[in-house]
Amino acid sequence: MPHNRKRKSAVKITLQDVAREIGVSAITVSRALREPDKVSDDLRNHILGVVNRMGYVPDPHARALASGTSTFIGVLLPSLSHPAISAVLNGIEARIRGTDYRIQYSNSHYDPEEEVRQLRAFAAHNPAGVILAGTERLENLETMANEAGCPVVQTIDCSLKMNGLAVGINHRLAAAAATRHLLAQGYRRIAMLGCGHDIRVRLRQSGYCEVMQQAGLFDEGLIVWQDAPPSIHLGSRLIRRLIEQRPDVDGVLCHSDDLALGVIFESQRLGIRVPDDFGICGFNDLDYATSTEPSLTTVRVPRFDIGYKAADMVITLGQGGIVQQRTTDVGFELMERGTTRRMKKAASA
Amino acid sequence: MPHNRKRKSAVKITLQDVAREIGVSAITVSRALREPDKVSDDLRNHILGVVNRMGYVPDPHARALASGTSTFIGVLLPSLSHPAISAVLNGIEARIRGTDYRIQYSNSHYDPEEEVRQLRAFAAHNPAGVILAGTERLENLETMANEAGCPVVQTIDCSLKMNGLAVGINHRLAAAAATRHLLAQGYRRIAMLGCGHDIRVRLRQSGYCEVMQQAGLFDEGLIVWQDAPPSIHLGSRLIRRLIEQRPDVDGVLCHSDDLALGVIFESQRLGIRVPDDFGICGFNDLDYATSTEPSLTTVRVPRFDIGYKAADMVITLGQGGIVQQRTTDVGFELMERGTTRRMKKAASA
DNA sequence: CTGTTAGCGCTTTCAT
DNA sequence: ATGAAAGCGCTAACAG
Repeated sequence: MPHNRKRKSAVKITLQDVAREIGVSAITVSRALREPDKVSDDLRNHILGVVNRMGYVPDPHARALASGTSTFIGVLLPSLSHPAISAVLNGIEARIRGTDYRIQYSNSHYDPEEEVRQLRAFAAHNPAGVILAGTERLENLETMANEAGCPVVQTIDCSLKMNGLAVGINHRLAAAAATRHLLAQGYRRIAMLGCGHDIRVRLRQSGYCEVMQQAGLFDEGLIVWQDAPPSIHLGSRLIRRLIEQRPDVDGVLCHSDDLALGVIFESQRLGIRVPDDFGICGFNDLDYATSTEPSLTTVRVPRFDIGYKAADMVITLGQGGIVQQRTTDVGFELMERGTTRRMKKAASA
Repeated sequence: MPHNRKRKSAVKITLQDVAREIGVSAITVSRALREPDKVSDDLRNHILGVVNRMGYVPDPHARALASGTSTFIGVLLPSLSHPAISAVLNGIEARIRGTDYRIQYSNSHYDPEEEVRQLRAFAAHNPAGVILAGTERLENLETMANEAGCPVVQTIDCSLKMNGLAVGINHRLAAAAATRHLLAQGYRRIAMLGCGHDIRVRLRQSGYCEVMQQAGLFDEGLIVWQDAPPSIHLGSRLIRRLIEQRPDVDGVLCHSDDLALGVIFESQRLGIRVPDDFGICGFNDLDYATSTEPSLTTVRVPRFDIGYKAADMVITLGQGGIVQQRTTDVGFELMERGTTRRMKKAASA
């Protein structure tokens, strides 16, 4: 006699119920669902029909407990407030749609301690895999990743020699390309605006420094960094400060489009002509980059693809597949737009 | 003799292991962890120490299976690409920090079918609760919510008479307040820009219509709507189209700040003076609203609080607590800024 | 306050 | 190709 257990309102239909209804054993139904080949065609079709009719849904917890694996994918982000980061989640989500995988989401708020704690929490859930979209302390994570007992994919930078799986771009090269573009457009006193602790900032800065040094134009004073999340407001503040200290600055590479947009607004307020007297390059190619006035030159990073491919790795490995490339470079693209489209370039230095 | 099962690399420590180590029964350790009062102080402290030392982490799946409840909170969002929505997630996440609850995240992409499917998937996981941040078809959801066997909190609108839990604002009143503000600033031919299927659009539109009708200024042609996600670009496009059709339009209430920002940029391009000749009001009070040029008048919606309180309801109910207010109005605030700060107001109609 | 027993729903292993 | 038995790790229910 079925009786409501716990606080479940709807009566729960179990594998047993379905099996009894059909007159087979539970394991056969289970197999029909998971290993179709191992059940004869007729029986399988019959079973699938009854499963549907009865509205049976497997209990993921029982499954996880019995099999030692689950269909959870842990996703650890450093923030959600940033569109560039949520785009990765969108990609993950796109890959997962239509499968039984589910996203278990967690936010480290750029806190290394929290990152490790969350990764540990994930591990306790026997996840199918974990995707990391940002991290402060790679060393610890590598150790933990090895102990996690499941694939761990980092999506920070594809050049990072982590002993694991990675999908991303090479941020150093991307920043270098952006800096070269600014130089090619005739800007000389090019600043770099950065923020946050993310490894990416460091990598991009090194790309910028490299190119500026090669050009003989490096000036440490042109590097502005603040420990804060990226925001439009921060961009305005940082550029104002910089212009006070280095009035001759004539271009800027920003760590993110948000900062760049802040710079655009501040330029409007200060009456600085963009791109004629001042060049601006962002990073990420967010939605609004084509809509700003002038439109924003920036580095397109295929965030969505990154998420998609990271999830794909997890799923492939989970199904016993083999991932040929443990490290995938999805590439970046420099989007040359209005904020650096200067007609009369300065005479070459 | 412990042997590695499945693909777990680290040997899993179980309740049994801890119990054996101490010389008590498993249930006592379990109780020390969950119901501290039921275990003597000395024993409990000892147990907790050993638990820590051995690095024992309870298996959530086993827990869920045995108890019929879990510490998962299902969060169903219609999108992630929108900052206003991710802010709700941030709030949820803030409430959850430090607890054992985990977020199981899902995205409906504004698709009603998908919403129902996802809600069903959640239900199979015995979640502690489900939080809905947007929905297209309330009717279905209500039924499902009742069958979910766990608290379901909607965060769409606090005035909605759903037979359940709700946290939010009254969107009709908010839009009405914004429209009244535009009128008070002397704008007369005020348009409404909307997009998407979200119930909120309809509610806000009705607030706008109400006020415009009362003022005797209603004109259906001033309502522009498009079935698309909100974006800056869309704002630009819609306002351009509207100005072609109704050149005398002198103000606009936008369904979101994104649209409003697009209007700002388009005004710059068209040489329209804001706020002198044209007033703009957004919705949500996103980060950048204070940074735009001019700064953006908008309706602040405490998204973070909404998420926080929704999660709080779930947790309270999950712990056997009682939620006195099944419906919570967190209130809105009209942020009067530059885009409607007109010095010389038109003579009153 | 502590222990015993049973079982959550499913999958594994080993038979047939 | 199908089934029986056992058990995943934990908690509920009932003792004592």
